[in-house]
Amino acid sequence: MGGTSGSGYADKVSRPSPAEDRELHGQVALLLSTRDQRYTAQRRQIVRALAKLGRPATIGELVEAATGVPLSTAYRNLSILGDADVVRRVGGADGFTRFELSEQLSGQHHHHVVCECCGLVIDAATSPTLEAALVETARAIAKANGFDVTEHRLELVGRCTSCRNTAAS
Amino acid sequence: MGGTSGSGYADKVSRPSPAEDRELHGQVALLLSTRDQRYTAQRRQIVRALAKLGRPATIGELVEAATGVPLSTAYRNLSILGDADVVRRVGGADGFTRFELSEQLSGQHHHHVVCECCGLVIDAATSPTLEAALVETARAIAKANGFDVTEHRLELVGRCTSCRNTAAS
DNA sequence: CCGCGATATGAGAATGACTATCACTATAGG
DNA sequence: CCTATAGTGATAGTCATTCTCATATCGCGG
Repeated sequence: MGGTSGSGYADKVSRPSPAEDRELHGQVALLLSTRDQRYTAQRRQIVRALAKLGRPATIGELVEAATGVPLSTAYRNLSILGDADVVRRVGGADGFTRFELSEQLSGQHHHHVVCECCGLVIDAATSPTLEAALVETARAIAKANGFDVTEHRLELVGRCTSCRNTAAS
Repeated sequence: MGGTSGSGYADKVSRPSPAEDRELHGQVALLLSTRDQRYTAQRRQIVRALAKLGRPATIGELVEAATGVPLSTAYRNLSILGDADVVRRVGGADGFTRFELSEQLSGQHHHHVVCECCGLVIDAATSPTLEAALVETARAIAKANGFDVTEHRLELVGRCTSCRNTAAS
């Protein structure tokens, strides 16, 4: 396991170590070169920001974390990085698109926990039991509806600690 | 078979019978009156359209199905119906918000199958096994991250029949 | 080291889904 | 029937996201 959190089950997905970080940029460069794209300073900044945040981030969070990358460049590069399977778009609970590193780069299949109050999204690992049930369901759905199901996304919706404390609402 | 599809497992959620349809409008009227809202002709049109389509629908689909309801009215009423727990917003795979009747009205807890190609979203029932695993996961997540998880949303992503046939892509 | 063609950048304009505004209309209920 | 209250709908505004294009930078052959 990557950052080896130890507890393993349904825990917050861990942050990359420095060594993994170096490895990460190599992989990104490879993925980009496959599509005749350069790994420029701005793109590196964005990837670094994504890795540092360790959770699906909004454009606002990204341009803040990636110093000196303007909005238009961030959007364009996020789109390119998405085409190269470096980045995945995550539909937020609020109306904000969020971005995270693809699972082949972050290294772990995971799902999301969403705060319905502030829109915060964090990663969460799954259990083998859940995954087995999901795969089984996907197969049944595909059979029943003629869909070719290739992927599943799970969102646990609730309220984060700070929102629960701040507003009673 | 009225609302009960028989096959039961991971099957397409069934359409309401005429009797259930009458019942539906009664429930909507009740939910609205609780919040001092009227069940007007336009709102009835929208609810009818949602029930008829039987899957998460975009604004475009709704104004087309609900004859004579202009865009602004549709948006406003969808928002009001949302506050009254009559409709639920569903974040589409493409950038389009979709709307469906709430589970207490459509009568069945279900998940969604999304076509990554054309954006079509259809309902799909779950299995007890999956639900048990989901609840278990939610509990673990809540414990690990301090989140108060109250709901889960599952999306199976793939390709619908017509998209698979039309474009090879 | 120089230059050239291709690619990336970034500031600002354009797009488009969604929301707010507001004069007008319809409804409830005394 | 009259008045208060709520709903309607055309239009204007908002704002995230995308497009445009002149400029800057990169890779690479000479």
